[in-house]
Amino acid sequence: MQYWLMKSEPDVFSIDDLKRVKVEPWDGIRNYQARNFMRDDMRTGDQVFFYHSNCDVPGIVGIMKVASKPYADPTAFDPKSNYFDPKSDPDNPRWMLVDVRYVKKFKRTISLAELREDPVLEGMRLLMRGNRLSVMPVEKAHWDHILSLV
DNA sequence: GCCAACGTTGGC
DNA sequence: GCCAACGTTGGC
Repeated sequence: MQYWLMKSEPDVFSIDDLKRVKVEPWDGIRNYQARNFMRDDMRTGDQVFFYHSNCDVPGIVGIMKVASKPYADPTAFDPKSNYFDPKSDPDNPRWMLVDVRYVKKFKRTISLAELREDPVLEGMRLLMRGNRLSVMPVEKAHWDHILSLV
């Protein structure tokens, strides 16, 4: 079992949206490091923190789990999509994704500010300077500690 | 809206 | 391969 964190702007796709649809392809990731985590390292059943970015109170809002093997991101092939990438070849897709399934929404948001103040979480990738990665691993010790804050 | 940090592109 | 220019992310 591995643990992850994935970011989404709630104006685009929030944990309430995921709760409604239950399962969602995590499309639109256009960063190689993030793609590599999804393509090479994620396993069905891995647990994932849902993080809201670019909003009033950025932070962790709930849990989902990986619900598929990696497959080609279909939005890369759709000229009408914001995520269209003409350089992604259907025979050798550049962008891969996994489906995620809703598990739970926390009763409260564990805010970025709160995470930053917590000495136990020192060194957590999310909190490193200038971090912009939207898909990243979470250490089990950090995962367990964050759950204890909810 | 601002801007620091970072990733990508493309000329050379 | 270097690096300047540019585009994006995302907190504040």
